[in-house]
Amino acid sequence: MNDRKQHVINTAHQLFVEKGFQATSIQDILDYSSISKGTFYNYFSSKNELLMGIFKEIQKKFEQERNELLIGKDPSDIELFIKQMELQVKTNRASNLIPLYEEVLFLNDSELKKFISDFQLRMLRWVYERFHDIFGESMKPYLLDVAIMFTAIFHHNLKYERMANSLKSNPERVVRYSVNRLLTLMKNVGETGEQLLPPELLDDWSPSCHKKDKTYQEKLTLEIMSLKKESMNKEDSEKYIELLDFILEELLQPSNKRQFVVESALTTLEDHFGKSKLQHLRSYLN
Amino acid sequence: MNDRKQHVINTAHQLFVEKGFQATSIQDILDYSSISKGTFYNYFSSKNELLMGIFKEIQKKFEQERNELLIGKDPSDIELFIKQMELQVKTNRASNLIPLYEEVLFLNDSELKKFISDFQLRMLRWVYERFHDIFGESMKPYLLDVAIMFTAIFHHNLKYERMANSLKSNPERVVRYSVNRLLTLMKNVGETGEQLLPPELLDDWSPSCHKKDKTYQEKLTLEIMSLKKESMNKEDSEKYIELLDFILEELLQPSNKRQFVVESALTTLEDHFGKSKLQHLRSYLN
DNA sequence: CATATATTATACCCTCAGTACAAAAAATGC
DNA sequence: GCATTTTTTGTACTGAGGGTATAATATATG
Repeated sequence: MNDRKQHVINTAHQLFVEKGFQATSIQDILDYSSISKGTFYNYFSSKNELLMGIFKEIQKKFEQERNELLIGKDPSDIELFIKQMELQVKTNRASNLIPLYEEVLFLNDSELKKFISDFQLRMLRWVYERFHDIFGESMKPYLLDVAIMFTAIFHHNLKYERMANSLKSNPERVVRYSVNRLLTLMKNVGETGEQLLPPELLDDWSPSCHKKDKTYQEKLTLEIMSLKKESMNKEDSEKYIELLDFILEELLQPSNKRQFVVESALTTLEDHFGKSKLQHLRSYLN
Repeated sequence: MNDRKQHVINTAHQLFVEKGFQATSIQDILDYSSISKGTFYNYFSSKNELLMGIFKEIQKKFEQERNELLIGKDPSDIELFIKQMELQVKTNRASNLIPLYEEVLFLNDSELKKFISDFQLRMLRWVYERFHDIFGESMKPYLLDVAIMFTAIFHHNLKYERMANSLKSNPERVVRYSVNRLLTLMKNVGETGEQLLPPELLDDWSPSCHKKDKTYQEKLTLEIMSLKKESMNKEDSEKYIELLDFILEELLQPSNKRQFVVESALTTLEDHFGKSKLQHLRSYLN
């Protein structure tokens, strides 16, 4: 990535954190990073896309660091989980993500919303998997419930502890306290056998499972059909129709192993149709 | 209140719930309630004020109903608390408040934000008080912690259970499940003696405590002073200065018993200065 | 019937996201 | 060093949305 572009991303991130996403105008970003509007829209197709870029960057780095903590260690050791939670707090504090996440959920941009809620579900799934490592197969029926409750407790405790101690806030203490509650809850639901939600739900919710979603299928098929219509009677129409059919087929498959082939097909199509017309279709790839 | 005005409020509420606050334009409201822009701004000074009006209306009704459930009953009976939680779910579902609340928290309108976070704190305080009724004085050191965690668990469980069962959602089950977890947590913190946050914090946070806040005092005094300046050398200036002084004195007092007298004084002033100029001052009353 | 109040239509102002495009600047290839 | 391509810039524009101003009209009220 361009140095200049990276600089814009950094500036924008800082502004979003300080003032909030909506309160930061594009003009602000332009002023602070000393570029022109034309250049901005050359880099990013919209303000929303820029935000998504920022999110993706941080998430990637965070998930990598988080998973690196596990390398060569015993995943059932709860101290490791605690370390990972501490890393999460650190990342969130450093880049002040949480308020930004929450803000975006009400932004009337379905793509952005989907992106965020997918991320939250991925986080939940990750907690679930880690609980599986720690508490074992026997607790499986309760792992989703406890993952949901732990996440809730953890975030709320962080919020109020920060409210109480602002500058002297001690996140490590909150992590420890929340994990102790988690242990209590896990023991309790194991004993009473109460289940609120079966863990299989995670599969229905997971992003990769949009493929099972009817509306997803319908929308995707319609999108492809309209693009096919457009390329009819044009030069090389067969070529583009083949590409479109391939993408449709791949995306409807339960397991999408050929992500990169789809990606390249999409790029070819973008060269033909123009990026804007492929925007919708691209959003189906994640 | 005017029939017409009430109709606008109802229409707007419906639109906000369906489309979200930001996604609903004033033009939408005008179209759906068949009034002109002029009339709208005759009723409400802004779109935000309208939203606040809607919130106030629902909150008032809800808190009244919730407290009526206690009349003549034993407040330490946890079944009563469960009934109250069920009422809360019902109210929130019916008027779809929660998403609206969350949206507003990112709206760059400090008045509205304060209003919502005050409400959330009032809810937290209420849960705390009810826990005090139910679990007794001996558990006091842990009541705030558990109130925070219960609220978190409850909301998250509701959210995910609704996500899982959408139409067949069973909120009563969620209430019951969450209260069972609450009992576990309470027992556990009582035994281990772990405390995250001392309950005295509630006093620092409670809205009635803005009086102790320095910036609150300063702003209020400045506001009053500028209004006094404006009424100088005008007709009946003494009268208005007296009213302003009275309001200042009352609002700076730790316990404000004469809420209605202040209210009436404010109304008199509004007739004199015009509503818009007193908007700020009015926001100090809550 | 006259006066006060509420309502309407219309024409504004401002901010902000996003587009269009020609001119200028910078990078690239030979 | 020069020609071509790509990037960047400036400027002007569109359209949506919140909010204001006001003169004309309709509706109450005494």
